[in-house]
Amino acid sequence: MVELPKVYNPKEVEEKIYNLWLKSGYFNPDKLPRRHRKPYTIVIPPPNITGELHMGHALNATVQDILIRWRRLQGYKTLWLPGTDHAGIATQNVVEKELKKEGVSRFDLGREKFIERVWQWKEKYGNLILEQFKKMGCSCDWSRTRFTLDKEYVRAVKTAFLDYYKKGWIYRGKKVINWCPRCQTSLSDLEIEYKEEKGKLWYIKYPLKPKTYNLKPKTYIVVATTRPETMLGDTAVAANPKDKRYKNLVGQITVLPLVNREIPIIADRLVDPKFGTGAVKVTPAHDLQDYEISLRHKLPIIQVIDEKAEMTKEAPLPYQGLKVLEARQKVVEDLKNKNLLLRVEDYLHQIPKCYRCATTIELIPSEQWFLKMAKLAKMAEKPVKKGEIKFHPKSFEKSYFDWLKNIKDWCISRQIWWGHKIPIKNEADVLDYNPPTTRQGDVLDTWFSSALWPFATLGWPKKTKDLKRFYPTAVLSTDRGIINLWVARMVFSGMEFMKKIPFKDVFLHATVLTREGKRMSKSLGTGINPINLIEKYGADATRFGIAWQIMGGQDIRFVEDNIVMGRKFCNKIWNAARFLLMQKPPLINADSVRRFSLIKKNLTPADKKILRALEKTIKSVNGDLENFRFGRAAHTLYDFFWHDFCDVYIEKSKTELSFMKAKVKMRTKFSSPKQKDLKTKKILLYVLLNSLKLLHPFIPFITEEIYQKLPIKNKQRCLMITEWPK
RNA sequence: GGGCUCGUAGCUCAGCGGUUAGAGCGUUGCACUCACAUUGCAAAGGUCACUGGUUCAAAUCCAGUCGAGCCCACCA
Repeated sequence: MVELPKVYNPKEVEEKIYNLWLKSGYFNPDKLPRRHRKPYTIVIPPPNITGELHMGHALNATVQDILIRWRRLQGYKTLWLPGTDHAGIATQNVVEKELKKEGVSRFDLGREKFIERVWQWKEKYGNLILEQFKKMGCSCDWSRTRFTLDKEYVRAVKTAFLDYYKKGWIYRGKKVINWCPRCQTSLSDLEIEYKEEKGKLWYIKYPLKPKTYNLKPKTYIVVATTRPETMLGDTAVAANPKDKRYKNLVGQITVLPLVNREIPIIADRLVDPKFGTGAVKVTPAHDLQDYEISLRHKLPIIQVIDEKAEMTKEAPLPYQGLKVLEARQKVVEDLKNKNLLLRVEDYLHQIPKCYRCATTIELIPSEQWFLKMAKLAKMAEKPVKKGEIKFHPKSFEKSYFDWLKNIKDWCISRQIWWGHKIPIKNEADVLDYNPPTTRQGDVLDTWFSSALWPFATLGWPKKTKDLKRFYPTAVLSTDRGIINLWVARMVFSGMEFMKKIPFKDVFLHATVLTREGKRMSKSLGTGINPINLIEKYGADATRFGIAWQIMGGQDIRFVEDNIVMGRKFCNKIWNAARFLLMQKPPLINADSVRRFSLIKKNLTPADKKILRALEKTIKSVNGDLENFRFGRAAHTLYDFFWHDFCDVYIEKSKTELSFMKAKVKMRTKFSSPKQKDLKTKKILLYVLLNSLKLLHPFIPFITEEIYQKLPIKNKQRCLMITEWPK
């Protein structure tokens, strides 16, 4: 008979059990027993290969593994497809940082050598990430692991691009776009984060050009701006057509100070009369609204800021080559000297920053590739509106719709080196696709490729068996921060290329914050590596502690206390099993254990009570899991197991079991104490076994380890594929 | 500027119209004999942010105030 150690030691169990699972092959849906028919798929949100996983990933991995293990037990043909994302700009940046320590830039290295370095990085961190998932107990099908830049994926991206292109939805054009001067690339609107900064609002006098020789020398129109340096590129001054103050001035000409360019005063509805003086300077090259105005009024576009955020040759000589902030200072000084600066106010405004390196974004005109969004936005909207795709919590659907409603065309080209090369050189010819190491020219926005994830990972554009069986996927579990960046784009990509939704449910999990409510980040030193927790408490304890805290809020302030609870709970389970095994229960047929029920005769009130409590727990846990209430399910299981089972039933059973018979009063309705003893042991085993099943999705290692030791005839190879209690 | 979420025990969070408001962790006291001291038993600890309203009844619904966070937005 098996004897368990007094204290559960995860270190002795986890690796062994994980190997047992791997050897069984059951992570792979093709190798599941015949009972598992109906497919249930989750594709993992592929982590960026920028570094190791953090608590947010740990939470999401826990959520997905709970769902997958639960469905597998229910008899689904479960596929959890793992993988990683090349994460264009983000990964390029971390490798550049690494190079910087060696005193080299990516330009010193050259494109080819640099890409080689990134692949080395990918080898290291890509594998590290997958190892972390394994340590957490994730039951992914590793034979189907994908990377957003692997060979087949390259083909998928190319196919998608050409599909759009042939439809005329992809076009090349020069527009004012977001430009990161540090990353040296364009960015989409979603890749910008606004940060509040204290600035100034400068009121500048623009002298009017006299209409006739009746000079009125001191006549000016005053404009307000937060960016005086851009005035060097002004090609008009504008006021709202309804603004009476400027009625007489519209149509006149001003002479742009410092430049001496004659520019018109125009009327445009985009101008807000309430802001500043009601008259604005129009800089079409460096402001989106001004760009729009310029198109309407056919104004020239003069680019005075270049890709390095320095003043161009279009600016007057004294400013050329100055950095934006230097130019700003000089412009202000020069205006002051010419007595053209009316006044200065403090002004709090939102500065656009690069979401990957926090450098201030410049708006500059640039030749880029765009994807038309009008039809795609509608395609993304429809299935959510119709309820075919459900968001949990539902409130997030609003921000999804809002974004789709006033969407602009998506700038999909990036001027970085790490990514999918744009498969067309110009609008005229379609080029063959080169392998990533020898590419030239622009690459695609990394989100263009991740948008294809739910079907590209299953073999698309080939019509594979996997694609037929496992698409659409069941649930997408992800962070609310990428609803538009990723989720929306997967939806329209799925509709466009598969004609089917990519997933039915979108579970937006909470964001994991530090105890103080700060964002977990490596650079701030606030990050927690889940591996450290696993080392300290075990994977099950870590998972249970995390699940315990998933209560539906937007944020979770992570506290280790819950992991401590998880460890204690695991120990409790361990010892309950230990107790049972110490009673030397007879070998019991698995079927008879499975079918134990209230119908059975000779049950004591305590027996009935625990069996009823178990039934209630099963129902409640099922309901919770159906509705993504992981924390509640964890609490229910905890209460049932610790209190109903251990505190009450096991304690009571001690007076029933024969080893205690000296203290027990015989009850006449049993023919013998031995029979009573057997019945109690059966119930203990029955409740324990079902508890193990219910707990398995949350704490797979310990439950599997105990299952392996239980005295059951006709035992399955793994608890993982036994039947979920109904 | 628009939208969303949240302010409940020392800490992290449940409860979301109806008996003395709960859990985990922490704290205090007692108890190691036969599953477990990663345990058991007992206890302390809360004007449920504030103000007003609806109701027989409000932590729970409504309005407003204050505080925290997130998302969206071309106001120079």
